[in-house]
Amino acid sequence: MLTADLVILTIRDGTLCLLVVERGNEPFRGCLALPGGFLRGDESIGETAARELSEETGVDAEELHLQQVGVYSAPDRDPRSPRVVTCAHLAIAPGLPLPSAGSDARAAQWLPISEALELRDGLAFDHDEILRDALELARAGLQFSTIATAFCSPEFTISDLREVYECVWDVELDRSNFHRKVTEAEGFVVPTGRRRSTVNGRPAALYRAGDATSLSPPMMRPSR
Amino acid sequence: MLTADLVILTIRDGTLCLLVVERGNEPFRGCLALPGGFLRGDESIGETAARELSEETGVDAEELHLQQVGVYSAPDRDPRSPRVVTCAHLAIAPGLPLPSAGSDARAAQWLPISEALELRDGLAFDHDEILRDALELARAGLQFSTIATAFCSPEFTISDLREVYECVWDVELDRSNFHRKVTEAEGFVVPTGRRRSTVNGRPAALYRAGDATSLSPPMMRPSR
DNA sequence: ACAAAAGTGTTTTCCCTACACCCATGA
DNA sequence: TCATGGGTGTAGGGAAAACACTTTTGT
Repeated sequence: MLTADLVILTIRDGTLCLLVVERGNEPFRGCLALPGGFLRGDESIGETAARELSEETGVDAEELHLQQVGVYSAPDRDPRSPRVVTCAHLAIAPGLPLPSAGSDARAAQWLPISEALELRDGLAFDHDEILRDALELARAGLQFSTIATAFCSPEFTISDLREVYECVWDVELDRSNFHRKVTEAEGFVVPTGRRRSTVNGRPAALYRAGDATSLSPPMMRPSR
Repeated sequence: MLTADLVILTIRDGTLCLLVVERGNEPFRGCLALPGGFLRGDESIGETAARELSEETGVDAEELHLQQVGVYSAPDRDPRSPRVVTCAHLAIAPGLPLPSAGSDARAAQWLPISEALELRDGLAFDHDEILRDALELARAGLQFSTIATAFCSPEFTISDLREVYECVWDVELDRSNFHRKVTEAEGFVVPTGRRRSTVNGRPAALYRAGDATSLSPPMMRPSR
């Protein structure tokens, strides 16, 4: 029995949030859990994850970042059966609307990461461990890859991108130096020529994600 | 059906080598493949990998570095059945003796990486892809983690460690600067106080691996 | 004109590289 | 004492941090 579980992250109102669903069945009925589903006979595990992602968020997985976190296979991780193995995936999405507690009757909601990590009873199964591992992966990924753009809409400003780094790393970055690094890194962002007006201040230039997947030189996370 | 396949790397005579076995059964009979085996009911996939590793190399997996590479689950990856999913692992070992073509009658051998990547017919199944991914992981890992010490014996010299980086990255590094970086990085290596005499030259101080698992500042791989 | 946010320049600091040099040993 | 590899010192270049400054908008 192989399942794909999803750690779906997004940024809402300057806060890093996780998509959780409330379980309708035993075990862990009423408990919060990561969305997920079973591998079908004709698909790869990546396709399973992509399918679940689009079912949960309504977003086509083509555009989003989706990556394996790891396999979780402790024999007692699922009380029903010793052999439910899950392959956890990390999905990064731009700000999405509150998911409708949809057809499958599962209440889905965005939960700030800080709350998700401090739930009284934790998440169902070993999902706490999965979440911690996925978060670590996302944080490290920002340094060496261009996945940060996956948190942004197709068109974004440099400040949008900086907000991603600041939310995920929980740090503050220097505006000027960030701007320089990002615009000078080859293939990270490409200017679209358009601008976005804000309530006050000079309108910011809009960019879209570039071709590069790895970021060099890396954007090092401040040591403390 | 879940299996664990192993990319076991070691350094022999200054060359990065891979442990391969010759398949005794169809499919891919006579073809070279990565060692691996099936998940048992009472173990996690990590335990499966550790068990296979010690069966193949005779080394207890406690000491070695073992890490998941990813899940390979394309429906057609195994001609026998659409549902043989494998979780590939990367194992890093200090120089080991030539494995004896042992009890299970499979001829095992160390193959230089350069040859493994250029086999006329490739490795069995999707093991070429797995090897490339695992290699990439190892190369990247050297930059940000302390896994390089896993290639070395319990006690090693700084030159031993430098050889690891040079073999895996296929570059030459400056002796002095490498020495400084490694000895100054907190928790990477600890001096044992002992020394190793060589045929000529000053004896080198011996070190053992430190507590740290992540390496900061990172050891950046030269761009070219 | 002013506030606010975007974006640019400039200085300072720090790290990495390159390479010269000293150290300890065997022959 | 010479050859060989281990290990340390140091000057110079380049990148990043810190921060002052200019630009462009809405009100």
